[in-house]
Amino acid sequence: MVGIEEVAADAGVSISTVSRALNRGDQVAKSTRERVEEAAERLGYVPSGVASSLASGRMRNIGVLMPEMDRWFRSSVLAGIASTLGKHGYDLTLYTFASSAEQRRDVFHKFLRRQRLDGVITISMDMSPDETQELSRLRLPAISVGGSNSRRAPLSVDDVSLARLATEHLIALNHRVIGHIGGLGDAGINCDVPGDRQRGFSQAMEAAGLPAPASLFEPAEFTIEAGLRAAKQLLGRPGQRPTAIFAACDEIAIGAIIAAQQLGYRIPEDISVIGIDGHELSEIYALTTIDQFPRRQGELAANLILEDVTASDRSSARTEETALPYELAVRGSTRLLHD
Amino acid sequence: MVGIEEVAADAGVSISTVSRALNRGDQVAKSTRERVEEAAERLGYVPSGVASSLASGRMRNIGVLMPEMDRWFRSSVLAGIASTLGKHGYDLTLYTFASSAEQRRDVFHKFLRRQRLDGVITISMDMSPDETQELSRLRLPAISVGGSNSRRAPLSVDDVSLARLATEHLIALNHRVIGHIGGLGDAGINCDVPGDRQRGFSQAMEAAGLPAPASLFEPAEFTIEAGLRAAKQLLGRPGQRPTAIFAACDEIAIGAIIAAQQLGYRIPEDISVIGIDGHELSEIYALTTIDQFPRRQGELAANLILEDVTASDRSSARTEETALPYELAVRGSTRLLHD
DNA sequence: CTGAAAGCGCTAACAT
DNA sequence: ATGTTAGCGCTTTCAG
Repeated sequence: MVGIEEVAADAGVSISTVSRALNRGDQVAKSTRERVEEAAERLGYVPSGVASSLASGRMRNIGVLMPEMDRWFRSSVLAGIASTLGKHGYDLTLYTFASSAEQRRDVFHKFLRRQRLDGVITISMDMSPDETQELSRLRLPAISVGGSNSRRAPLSVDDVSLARLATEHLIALNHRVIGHIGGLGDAGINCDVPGDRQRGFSQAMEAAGLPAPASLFEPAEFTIEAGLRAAKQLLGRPGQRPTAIFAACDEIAIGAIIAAQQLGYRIPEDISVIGIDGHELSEIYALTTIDQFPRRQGELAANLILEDVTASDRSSARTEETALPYELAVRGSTRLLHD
Repeated sequence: MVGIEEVAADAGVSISTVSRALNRGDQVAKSTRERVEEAAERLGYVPSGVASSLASGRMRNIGVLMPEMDRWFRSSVLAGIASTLGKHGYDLTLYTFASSAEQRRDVFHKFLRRQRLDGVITISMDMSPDETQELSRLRLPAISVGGSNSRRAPLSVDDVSLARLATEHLIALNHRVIGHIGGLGDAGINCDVPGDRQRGFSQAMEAAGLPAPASLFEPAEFTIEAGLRAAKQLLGRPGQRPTAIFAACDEIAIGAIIAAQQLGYRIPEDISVIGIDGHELSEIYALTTIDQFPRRQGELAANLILEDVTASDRSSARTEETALPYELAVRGSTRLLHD
């Protein structure tokens, strides 16, 4: 591997000039800089990451913390982050917790303390007070995506509003008996997004003067499979059958559509279904949903963390929430109910 | 941040003893080691990653290269890698190419040259000669998952055999008119897995003396959406209708099932469908498939690269292919054809 | 505008 | 078994 000395020798300057020319470009005569750049290019010189990090204190590396990538939302956010960081010359170090408490502890108490990171992005993570404190002690810029409970510059849509909007869409289509599937999340992850969405549902129903009895709610985690099972429960149960279902996320909604079809219901003739997220499969199922552009959320998060990292004045750490765009995408799974 | 000197002072030893006690443990009196460990633990000391990397040449960091995470197979492999590396105290640096040739070039010519990695795992990537050469020059252990063309210790199932097995399953069920959907892949990724699977299909058909006319093949990329469209073509086309479909992957198979249902066909009464991969959705669709345990492939790849990295004798770099397990999972989407 | 020199925080010979 | 010392390859004052 060619080092800075060879470049210096080739360009006929000292190593400090090479460093300056390549890193800042200022305070270097244009002609010198060009000579250095040419030499570096020709020799294929790339500064050693660890050496320059040790000397400068900058790591050019952002850590991403998330609980498994098994949900489409999370891997979409990750993709957005990866692409943006790469564009800016930053590495992305990925930490996931395969539901192992020990691994999770290690990440916070070992990996993050190795001082390899300039900043941290967390995706749909509920952090314990202990973890939050750990993160603070590191004095690293941090920002969280997907969820709304963190005290460190959360970046998230207002899940309550989102759920209210979805429910109101159904109400506006004349539906009066509306079921909800969702509400379940693992401890330590997802920032009570399920709870927020359930609350949004309740609020909208109440505001419209509609009842939301327990019989019209079925708990489910955020997967297609759980949605499938829950919808069968909801639709198979004796008693009042809903004319519409608000699913807490698109995975659940898709599961519900499959379940309904298996039971012989037609969508949307017999039952309307709406979800939240903008899942890649939603188009195939003609699912009406609220798109929240997760990939763009990742890009935004990456850009914000880079801003924080490069901000000379460190006190300016963002602390307010950033409102994120979302958009009702009306497709074929919801329709007007004629009474 | 507490450094090695503070630990040394606290334990009443020199910094080199601290380093030894924590890193290797050998050549240190047991009592001393315990005192050092206790001090380190109490002070919350974690060695600076960059400093120890610079001094030792070990990065404790593996790079993972892959073309976007938009396929289930790839993110499953990644999850397996992440979990295994974490368990062994290694960081995982993620590089993706969002179909941008420039970004891809940067990864090979800038990021990888920063000497931050101990090894590289590539997931379903076709590397150009230029890229392969770049990788060789780095003299890093490398291993590739998903695909079979790399010359560096590929780790993959034999896709031709896999496809033959799938096709033979259909033939064994009396099917004679079998369609194939697949064969399409982006340039630079996927190592011609689509091609291999198509060849496996042709081989099996030929071996059984069955015709495989062009009208029974429909090209598609590896997504549900593409499978949906392709299946509609295949089934809507005038001429002989297949009684069974071999889809090159589960996403395509699921798309085909949805398409068939939309056209009014029943699965498996009217049409049998088989896929490959073991996708998480395959159970929901009762899809018969060949599971290739991608998560375990990731775990295996990680373990192998760690072996290579820690192998004292560097010449022992693995070069032979490792055969991977796969398993026919018969579910409800295929059935015997009664003539 | 450029060069010399002092680290960055640790590991690894080399001594003892 | 432990301490001393010389780097690892850069960045960044500090002088010129």
